[in-house]
Amino acid sequence: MAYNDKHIQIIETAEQLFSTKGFEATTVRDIAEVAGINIAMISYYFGSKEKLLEAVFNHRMGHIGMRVESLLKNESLSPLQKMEILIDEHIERVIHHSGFYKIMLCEQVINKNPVIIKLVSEIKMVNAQLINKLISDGQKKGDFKKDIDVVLLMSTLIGTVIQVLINQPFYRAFNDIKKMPAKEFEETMQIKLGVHVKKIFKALLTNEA
Amino acid sequence: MAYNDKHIQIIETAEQLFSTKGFEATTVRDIAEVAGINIAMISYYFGSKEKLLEAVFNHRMGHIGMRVESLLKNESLSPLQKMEILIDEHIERVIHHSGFYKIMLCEQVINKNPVIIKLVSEIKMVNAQLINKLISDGQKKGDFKKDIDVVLLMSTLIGTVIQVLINQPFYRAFNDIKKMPAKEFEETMQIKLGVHVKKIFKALLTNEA
DNA sequence: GATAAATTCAAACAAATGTTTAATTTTGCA
DNA sequence: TGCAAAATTAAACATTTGTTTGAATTTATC
Repeated sequence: MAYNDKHIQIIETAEQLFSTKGFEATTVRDIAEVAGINIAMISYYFGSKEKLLEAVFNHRMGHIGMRVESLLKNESLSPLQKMEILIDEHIERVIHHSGFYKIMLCEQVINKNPVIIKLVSEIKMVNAQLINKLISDGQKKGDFKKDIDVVLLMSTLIGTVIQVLINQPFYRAFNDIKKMPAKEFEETMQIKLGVHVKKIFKALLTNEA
Repeated sequence: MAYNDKHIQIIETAEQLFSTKGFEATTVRDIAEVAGINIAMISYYFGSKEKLLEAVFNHRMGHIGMRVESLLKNESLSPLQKMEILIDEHIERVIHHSGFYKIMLCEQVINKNPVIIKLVSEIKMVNAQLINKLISDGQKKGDFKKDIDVVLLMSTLIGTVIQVLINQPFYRAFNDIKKMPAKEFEETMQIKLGVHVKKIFKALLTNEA
């Protein structure tokens, strides 16, 4: 299904509210009010509140698949460099679409909506297989260790990044930088997080010290 | 507040339902039915559904604080060994109380209930400070590197573990072990996860290869 | 500019929600 | 045993929920 401007306006309003209040706690009246539309428009455009949630996923899912395929073919980059690009791109995406990633996290925990479960499972499986391919390449070249668990690796990447996102207020409190502007904090965090995860991946994947 | 057997029965029923359906999607009638009690008992015992959620947190919070203090004093263990014990204990706790950790994750995302926010923030801050102390000890002994970001470190531990928990069906699908009994899977996963995270921590903390 | 389709709206809908009530039963203690 | 406190119950409570309705308005097409 293709979404027009009106669809997208409602979808992105819903995304914002779902991510801050939770899906169940967000009412169609909330969405209608913030989006400046009539309540009936949600059923009219999407059929139901549940389907609107699915529309949020359909809308964002195109962006969140790791663009591994084109990377894999690139022969001027080493497997580790490719992995580092994947890490940076993932961090970039999560920071840029933090609301959506929060919704996705909660939906995975609840694990109720079959449409969403299917969407998320499929994209994870595709990503895992492509990353697996990348690891195989690295192993054949002798760059990477043997016996690497892709799912554990992905769990560390995804888990660390989303956890840092959630821990943002705590991070500021602990490091006594409560007043740092959001923009500055975000940029600093993006770099630090990138260095951190890449250090982990290098240690887990390569034979170097 | 001290909870009697009846309290705990309701609390643990609520915990199970909140973790599988989500807080908002769980009705007091659901809880009453599963717990085998009258709906009115929830208000009678806890005051409200919201307060029941807080009771779930009060009930479990005692268990989830990392027992760092006694460890810190132990002089027969190296800082790295202490850290590894913390990791194993955390994994053990999350697996044993997976329902609660799922609720906590979603509540942190929503970030609405002030009582819960305060509880979680405090325990995080205490844990972070104690781990910070442990890292300082390791640095003074020359075992650990300088410039270690405690919050990033904790985010990787907590994030990886909860993500593995959430990824359980995906892990089974990807590794083609859908039929492995839950118990066996859990034990295997606990060991693999422990090795994985400890490998990460060793790489991030120590100077060794 | 006429007409049909698409959109928007206020209102109404039934169902479900958390909570309270007031009566009844059970419990604990003298 | 008697009796007050605590616990339990079914029923009722007012709100809020997602969705639908049917009329009004706008848009698009000829």
